[in-house]
Amino acid sequence: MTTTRFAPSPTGYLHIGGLRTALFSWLWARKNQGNFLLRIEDTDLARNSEEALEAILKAFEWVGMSYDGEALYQSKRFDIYGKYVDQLLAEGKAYKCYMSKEELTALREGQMAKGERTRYDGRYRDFKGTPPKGVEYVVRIKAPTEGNIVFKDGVKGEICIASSEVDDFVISRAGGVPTYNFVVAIDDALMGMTDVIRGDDHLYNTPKQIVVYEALGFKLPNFYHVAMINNEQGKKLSKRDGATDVMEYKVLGYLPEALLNFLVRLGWSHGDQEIFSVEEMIALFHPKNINKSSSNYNLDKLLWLNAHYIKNMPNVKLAGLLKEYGVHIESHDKLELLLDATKERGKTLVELANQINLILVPPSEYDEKASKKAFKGDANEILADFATLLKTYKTSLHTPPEYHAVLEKFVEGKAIGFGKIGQPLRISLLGSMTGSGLDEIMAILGVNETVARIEKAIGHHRI
RNA sequence: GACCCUUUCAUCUAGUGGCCAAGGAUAUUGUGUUUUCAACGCAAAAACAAAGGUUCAAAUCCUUUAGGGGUCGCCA
Repeated sequence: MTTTRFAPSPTGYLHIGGLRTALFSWLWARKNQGNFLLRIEDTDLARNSEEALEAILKAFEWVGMSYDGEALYQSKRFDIYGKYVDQLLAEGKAYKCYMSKEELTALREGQMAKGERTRYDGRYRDFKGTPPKGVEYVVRIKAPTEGNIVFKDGVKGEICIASSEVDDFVISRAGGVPTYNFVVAIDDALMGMTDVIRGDDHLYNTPKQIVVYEALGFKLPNFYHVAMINNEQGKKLSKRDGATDVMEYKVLGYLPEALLNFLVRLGWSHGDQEIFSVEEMIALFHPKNINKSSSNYNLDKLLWLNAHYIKNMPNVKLAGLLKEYGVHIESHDKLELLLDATKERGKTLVELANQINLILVPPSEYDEKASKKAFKGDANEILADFATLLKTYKTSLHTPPEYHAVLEKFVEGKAIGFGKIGQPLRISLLGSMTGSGLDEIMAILGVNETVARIEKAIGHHRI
């Protein structure tokens, strides 16, 4: 059975890089009817925060990714890790190291000065003497001293790292709290992980974890290291260019289906296909199609996808979502018309909300430049005549085509061009020169409101 | 600095030695439709990082260089 996991440390919010690796893991598990587990990596007791964890869980909920079973907290499993430390100590596969922090710093500085990769020198590996006083020991694991550590990465291929690059790293801190690389290996093994999909910032942790797997006799999972997401310029992603809290995308008016579609195509592909529903992603995803190279964050594509999903969303559902953006149109009798007239004009729910408000809220001011252009000559008279004509219909006009017919008849009767009435009418109704179709706007507003806005605009432009 | 990974249009990508004088998508530009804006349709422009090799044949394999990323914690 395929088992994957997402293992965040609750030290900050979830950003899109984390969400993407979570998505890949989740898709792979769901595709294989396996398990997707959540594990909270909170062994650094000082840096954990409750809010960060809640934010992560909320983000998962928003995008609709569900994990199986209960979330597992590493901080509650210290006794388990402790037993393994004891076991390795007893078997001679790990040892106590009494090196002080000062000595360690000095060692590193020396190595750095020589241009080497810093590493512990193994001075307590075979120590048999009397431990120095006043130093609390840490436990280090014995890493191989010769040869290479080789493993197969499902994304990058075979990775070969010289054992000399992997030192006897700490598995248990002074005071007995175990360290990351140790507990990750144990938990992944104990949780039955078959496939570990994670960011390639973990690539160098993998040989260390393999040392643990082998010392403990655990079976290795398949590793997949996914390259990072960079910003548009190919540099490290920062808050300014997209590395914000995933929930911030909700505030900005993005749909979770658009965000997931965007992320799944960042580093993964299925031929030329661009649009993927979640069901399709699950059906088509395979880690063998994950890209080796890093990809750059590109807001334009996300906006395009978001617009796509807005356009194709049923109006009733859209109306429900819009409540969170201050637009309450669920009981509006022209709901369908209103959204049909606006949803192609908003790339985000925020923009869509603005488009809707542009129609629903009477203009409080008129675009000055456009007014000047549209209201010269006899625009006021034409508008007044049109309002008079509209009033004669009172309750018999409902649909856009009906309004269109009236408008057409009016233009013909007056023998004027469409622009003569169209421009001032649009400014009267919306206050601006851009927006939805006039027929639709009038049908949404109804005769009374349309006439009221026209008359108000005439009054305003009389000077 | 050392070690590891990586490099196809501005961006996401297809591509696994001949089907590639490199395909799709976004963005851009032009154009059509239109009562404006948008949406949509059509079209254009746009890339194999560089140099050497291997081969009858290289975007694809090898080497070097250059760019980008990652890692070098008693953080995760």
